[in-house]
Amino acid sequence: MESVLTIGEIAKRSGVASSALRFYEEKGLIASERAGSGHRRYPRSTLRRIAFIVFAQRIGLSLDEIGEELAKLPIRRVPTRKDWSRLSSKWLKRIDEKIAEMERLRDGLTSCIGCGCLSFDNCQFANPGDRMAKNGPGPRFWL
Amino acid sequence: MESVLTIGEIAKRSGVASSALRFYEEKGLIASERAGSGHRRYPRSTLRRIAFIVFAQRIGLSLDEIGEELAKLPIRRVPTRKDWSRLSSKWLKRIDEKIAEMERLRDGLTSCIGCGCLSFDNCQFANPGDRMAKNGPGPRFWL
DNA sequence: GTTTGACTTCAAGTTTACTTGAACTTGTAG
DNA sequence: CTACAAGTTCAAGTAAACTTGAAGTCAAAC
Repeated sequence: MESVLTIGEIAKRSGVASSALRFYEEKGLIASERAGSGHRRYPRSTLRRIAFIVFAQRIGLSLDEIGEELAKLPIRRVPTRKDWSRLSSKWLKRIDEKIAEMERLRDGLTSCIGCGCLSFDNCQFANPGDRMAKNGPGPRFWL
Repeated sequence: MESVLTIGEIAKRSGVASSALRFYEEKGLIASERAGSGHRRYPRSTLRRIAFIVFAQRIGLSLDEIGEELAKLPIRRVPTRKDWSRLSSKWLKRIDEKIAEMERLRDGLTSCIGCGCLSFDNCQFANPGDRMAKNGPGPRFWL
């Protein structure tokens, strides 16, 4: 196992298809050197970059957002643990928001929909105080 | 306020654009009668149907899946609270799965990425026992 | 030395969930 | 009666995230 990897090796190890890797490269999310043949050669650190991309996608970031995040990593050297963990703090917040949203949805499902008040008109859960007036009407208030 | 609503009224009350409502109708998710003029007229119960659509989207169902779910509602009569709650049990499971996934991601972010082991090769968190061999390599194991 | 598999580029296609635009009709207020 | 808002259909456009196909090159095994 060499210290640089081909696109096929990266694909196999990361679980991300070669076509997707080329796409990410086109978008500037990852980078490669080229062998004399023109074939891509990736440094091992690319694997972690890809792990972060996959990870960030799962928590709901778009590739564009991920690109902005990755742009904060140092270019000149291989990122350290500290570089990575700086990025991840923002993501923790995002995860917690997602969890909170799902919990809100669960509450709505059991107490609001379950109780049959989903007609919006007179639902205490849907419209406590004046949430609806602030956010506009309709089911969007859960979000 | 009549017992049937125009598309504009439904749009305003549900927070879903008229164009989206026509799209949903085309997909068979909602239905309308027509006034003599050809304009759509929706029964009030459509509002709840739309609330369910919006809700289900948030927990990750595609419109196709939502269509399948809604197809389980009775056609001949306005669905009761019980009809709705039958549907929602499946969704509770989905929500719990989502929450569980997010918690897994959070753990990964703090213990695995935070500790710097995201290179997959020798991460105890990423690969306890033989999870990786079973699910294939790469960051996908979180999912 | 030839076959096979992995790689290259580039353009075009796919899916989901809508939105937008054009061209036209209906309903309502003054 | 005349605006003007709101409705109609149908085709085409949009955005994200890739995938697929064509046409060709490169590397490793036999």
